Amino acid sequence: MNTYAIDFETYYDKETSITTLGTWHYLRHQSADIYMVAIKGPGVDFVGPPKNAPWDKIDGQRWVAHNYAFDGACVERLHELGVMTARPKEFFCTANLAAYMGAPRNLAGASKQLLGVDMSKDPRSGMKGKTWNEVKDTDQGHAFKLYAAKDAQHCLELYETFGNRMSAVEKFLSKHTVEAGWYGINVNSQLVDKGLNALDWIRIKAIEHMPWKKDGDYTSDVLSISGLAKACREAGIEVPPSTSEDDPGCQIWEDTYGEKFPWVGAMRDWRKANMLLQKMHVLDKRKRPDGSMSYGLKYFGAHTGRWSGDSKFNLQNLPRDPCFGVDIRSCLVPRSGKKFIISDLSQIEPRVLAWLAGNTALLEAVKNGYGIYEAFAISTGMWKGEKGTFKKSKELYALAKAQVLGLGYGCGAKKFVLVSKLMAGLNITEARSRELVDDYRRKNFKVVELWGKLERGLRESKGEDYHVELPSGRAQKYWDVTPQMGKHGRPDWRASLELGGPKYPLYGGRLCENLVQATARDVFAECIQRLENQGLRVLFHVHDEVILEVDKDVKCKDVDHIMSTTPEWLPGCPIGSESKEAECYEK
DNA sequence: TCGTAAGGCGCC
DNA sequence: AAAGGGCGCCTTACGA
Repeated sequence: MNTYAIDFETYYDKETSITTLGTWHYLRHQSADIYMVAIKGPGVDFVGPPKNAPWDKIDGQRWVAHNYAFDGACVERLHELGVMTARPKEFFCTANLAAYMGAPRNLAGASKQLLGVDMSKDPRSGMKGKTWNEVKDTDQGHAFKLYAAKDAQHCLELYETFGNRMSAVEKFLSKHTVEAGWYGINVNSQLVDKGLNALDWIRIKAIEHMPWKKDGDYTSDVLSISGLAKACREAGIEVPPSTSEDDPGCQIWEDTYGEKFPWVGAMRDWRKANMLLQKMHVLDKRKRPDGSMSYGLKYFGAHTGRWSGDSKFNLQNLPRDPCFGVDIRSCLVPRSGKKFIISDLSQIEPRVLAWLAGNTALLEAVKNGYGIYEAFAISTGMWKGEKGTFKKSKELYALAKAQVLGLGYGCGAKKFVLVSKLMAGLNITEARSRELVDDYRRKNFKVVELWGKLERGLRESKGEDYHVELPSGRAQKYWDVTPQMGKHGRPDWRASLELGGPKYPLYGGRLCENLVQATARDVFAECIQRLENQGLRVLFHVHDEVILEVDKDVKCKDVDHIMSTTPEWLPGCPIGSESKEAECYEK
């Protein structure tokens, strides 16, 4: 099989853009035009209009593109338009490959970091708002053709040089991520319409409480700090230090003045309603004729390998709870005749941490059916009792929960006061916090040793890259480790998380957190593959949660069985899941 | 008129 | 010595 790089060039302007419309609607927009394709590979070196391309020469071969999500969508569109009928045997995404390698996802950055070639400043930006007919016989047109050919060349080189670095499961996931996005999610339009109206009203009511707002203008200066400050001065009251819910200073301001001057609360209401409104708007605008909406998800969007959101509608941070009576998750529904099964891995990160640290006592307790906080309490000797009864010891339970969730990655006493409050509702003094932190570190010395081991590894990599091998065989990468003089004359250890990217201070706790997140991601990644291999459609996924769109006869226990499989590279680590059926996406 | 930084906030 | 981390996107502010 031969490999051919293909790169489409399309018309775009401010209105006609992927960010505004989403890829599907963009390619079907009135002014859309796929006017050029560059193809490079054995015996083919073509740049020109898609209708003239030598498709017959590359039919049934391997195609690679730098952004399968886009170029693959162009292929689909050209099929619809009857411009081409050729199809690849397989389609490989070099943007996903670049991300997997730890390089920038964009082609210029990837080529620079991985191939060492500097690309000239993006001639594509010069094409904004220009049709191909306008420029095709000009210098700009000729230059643009060369540029497109170069893009295809670099794409091909990326594949040829690094394509074999991805394991089978990673190749599968790269493809699956893109294609699941195209398949998309069915949308309940009636709920969306209702939500849009409700939220619009909330925004209007909120603005009525903002004296700095002029009548009739509902969109600008709503969150203006200077507007708020001016109003406060005119009312002869203090200006709040911030408008954040989490800022104690702001809370005091609200307690003092909030009732008489409900301004900060109104800003917060507006912000929350607006956030939801914008998302609902995307749901509305991106709906396809069949009632579904495609979505974007970035394979390897985070340096730990986790997926990240994309293109205005981020599936990974939809509010869990209804806000102003509007529940955005419930707008995502199964296609007719199907149902959702939502399944998530149970406490995957604490379990993985225990495995990595070699805390077999905790893992054994979990295997024997104890809950993770219970197991932690037993393994550290803070509690002993009947299975499943630990929750009754409310204070101890909250304590164990806070320690498990908050102290595995080096959190100190000061921070733990806040973290324990947030995670377990604890209310402790700093002195008590100090005790708890010390207690955790003493009893979980293996975790502390892991921090130390990772930090030593980092320091020993001075002047080089630091690759932490993951149990799966993949590696967590830190580029170009450099000590930098910090305060008090002690060095701050820094490295890039992305090849050629900015450097961040690193330390044992943080390296440990990355290692755990990356390992948990690998466990989850194999779940996705197993589910699909069993014919269960993974509609989308959120870090440790899959949303399956399946036939009505599929049972939760079958899903749990597939999810709860310990990878062969993580022997002895209990993997569990919780699944439920649903008629819409829900927490 | 643009791009970017910062504050704020949503999720795991 | 001590340090939770990983994202994306809304708005406003600000500078080129």
